Amino acid sequence: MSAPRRTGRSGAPARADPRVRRLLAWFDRHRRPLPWRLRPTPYRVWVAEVMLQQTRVAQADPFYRRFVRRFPTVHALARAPAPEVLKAWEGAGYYARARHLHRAAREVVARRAGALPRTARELARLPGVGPYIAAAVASLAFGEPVVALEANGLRVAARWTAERGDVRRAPVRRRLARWLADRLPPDRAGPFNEALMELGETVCRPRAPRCGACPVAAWCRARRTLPDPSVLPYRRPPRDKPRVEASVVALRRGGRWLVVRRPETGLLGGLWEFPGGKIEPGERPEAAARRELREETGLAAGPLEPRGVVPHEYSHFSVRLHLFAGRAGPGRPRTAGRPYRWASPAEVRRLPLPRATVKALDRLVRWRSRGTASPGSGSRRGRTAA
DNA sequence: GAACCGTGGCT
DNA sequence: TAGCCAAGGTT
Repeated sequence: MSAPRRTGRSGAPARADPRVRRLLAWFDRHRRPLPWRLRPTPYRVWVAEVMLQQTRVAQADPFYRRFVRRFPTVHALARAPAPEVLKAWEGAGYYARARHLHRAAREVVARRAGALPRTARELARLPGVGPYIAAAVASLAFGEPVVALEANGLRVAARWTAERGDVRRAPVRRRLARWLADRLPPDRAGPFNEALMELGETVCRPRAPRCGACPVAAWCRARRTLPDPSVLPYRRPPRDKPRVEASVVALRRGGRWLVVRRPETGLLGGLWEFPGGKIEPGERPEAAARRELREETGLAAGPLEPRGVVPHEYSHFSVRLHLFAGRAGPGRPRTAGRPYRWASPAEVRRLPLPRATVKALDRLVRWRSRGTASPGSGSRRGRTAA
């Protein structure tokens, strides 16, 4: 997001601005008791901001609670083994956040005795801490007078000023950040930033904004000049998501499944999954399953039984996983340096897993316990697709 | 600047 | 159903 912007450009006493007073008064009344607001420590604010990255409050909430219960302090987090941190992050997505947060916690403990930097400039040097999170932690936890601008504040400011530019473009963001910085009360930077987020999420929503409940509606340029303020902020339409067909194999040997760990970086970095991969053009799903199994593990399988199709959405593509079950042929897996395990169902679930693998696992277990697939998505589709 | 990087609720 | 959207950062 935009760089933190310090207040005081205009030199005017921003606190006297009636619009800002109304905004802060509104926030005082409507501030929700979110978990990271109850006992705010710099560490907890930091974890919350990382958790909330590209994630709605309602969705991050349970993950946040679990994470800080498991790792209550920066010291606890720094001590933890990386796989445990990743497991605690499972399901939250964007797994590089967990890796960066862990690394940053270790830096803070090793080099600063566990004390977080107090300024946005210094905070931004930590892994996974960019302009927004740096400004948010600096203002919320330490009171530094900087604007922390994210999607909510961007939307509020774009409507307030009737900004026509694409808010994803840097010059537009800089313009809005500057406009806000000129109104930021130096002694209430944290509440000011949080008020913008709260207003953006609960009132100045992307669709169906509740302008009647807005404390600054009287000054809103979009409300005054547009038939429908919700057309702002303007965004260029996103690109199409590629659709991918893939095959995965739940390979059994002696009551255990073969799982392999993904590389540390990149998509789903460090998570465990069944062997598999993309289906080539014109290739049958079962043939792809055998090929991927051979390429990734060097193993062959007996008959592969279709276990249905698991659809899943990633940030930049969609995938349909054609799931197969089979028994491993002889020999030891050769996974080209990727760690692998023969794991019981219970052991698999203790590993950090992508959501799609959890879905696949659920389907396999249902199949084994009931001998049938779930309605409408069982083996027939897998077979007809083949 | 632009591509990459998850997940799930809502419409 | 299919698209929109989110307390962004890294490369």
